[in-house]
Amino acid sequence: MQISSRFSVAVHILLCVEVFKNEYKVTSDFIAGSVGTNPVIIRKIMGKLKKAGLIEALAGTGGTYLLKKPEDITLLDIAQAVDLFEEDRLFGFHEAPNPNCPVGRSIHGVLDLHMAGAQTAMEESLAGVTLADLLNRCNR
Amino acid sequence: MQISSRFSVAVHILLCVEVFKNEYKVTSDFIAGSVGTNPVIIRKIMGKLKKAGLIEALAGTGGTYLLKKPEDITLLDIAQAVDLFEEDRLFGFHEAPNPNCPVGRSIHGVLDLHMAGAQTAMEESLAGVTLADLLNRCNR
DNA sequence: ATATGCTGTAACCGAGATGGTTGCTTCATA
DNA sequence: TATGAAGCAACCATCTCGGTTACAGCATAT
Repeated sequence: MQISSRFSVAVHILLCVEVFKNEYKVTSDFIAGSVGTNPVIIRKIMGKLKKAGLIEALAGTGGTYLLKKPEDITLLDIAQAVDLFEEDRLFGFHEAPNPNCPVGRSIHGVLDLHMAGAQTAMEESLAGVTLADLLNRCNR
Repeated sequence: MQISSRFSVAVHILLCVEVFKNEYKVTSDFIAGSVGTNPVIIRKIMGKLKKAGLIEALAGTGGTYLLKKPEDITLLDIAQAVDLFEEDRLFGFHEAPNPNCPVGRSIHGVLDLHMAGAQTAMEESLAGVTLADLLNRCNR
């Protein structure tokens, strides 16, 4: 089990958009070259980033720019933008515990709390890092 | 993207083993009835729990018991036992960032640290809960 | 010694997600 | 009007997952 690489790609996209904004027209083709994948993959992920209000793409003319300042975009914002945690529940749960069994009856109530806690811990960690932090360490 | 229900099932199994140890012979069939799935699924997951040294199953005669005290088994132990985090890396990463691009060249070094931090935050949260904590709240 | 009941595997299966790819439409600018 | 790019939709192969059937191995009860 591994979290989709959509997340790392999304971060890569945002970094490219910001780093090269004055040098190149940052197209999906351009980014695909840096990420090492297909332009359509980039566009699909950019679509999600757009829906989340993080970037704007210029239809027709091409090119992309950030809608927020790098210091106002956290890794958590990015993770949520690309649906990293399905329906806000990182942990899956078996569907049909037996209500006639004491354990089956209570497992959900007992575990949910701790699963949510673990997820929150992770989210808070991601929320503590901004795109600006990454840009600083992105040597050119 | 969601973490496999193997984890919640594994917790369910361990709870059953402990809760019913004096009342029933806890077989994979018995547990499957409580979890609401197939006995083979239970046996597969029990196999992982066994490998991790958490439980012992009696071949031939049937029945299962814990090898550690419930207060010495954390949710993190269980998560690791069932391979919840593949190769210890929860976050996936795109394979082929372009080394000729400044961003592609540095993204791994820049992001890995924060991904590991997020995973650690989650693991620490899980490590703070033991099976005994759950047993207390498992009404009978 | 034999039958029984359970564990432990192996071999499948269908469903869903993932990353990838092609092809087409839409749109703004040169 | 031609060009280059975004934005879709439709596929595709591959993986993983939960599930299922089938069978071999083993310890106890009869």
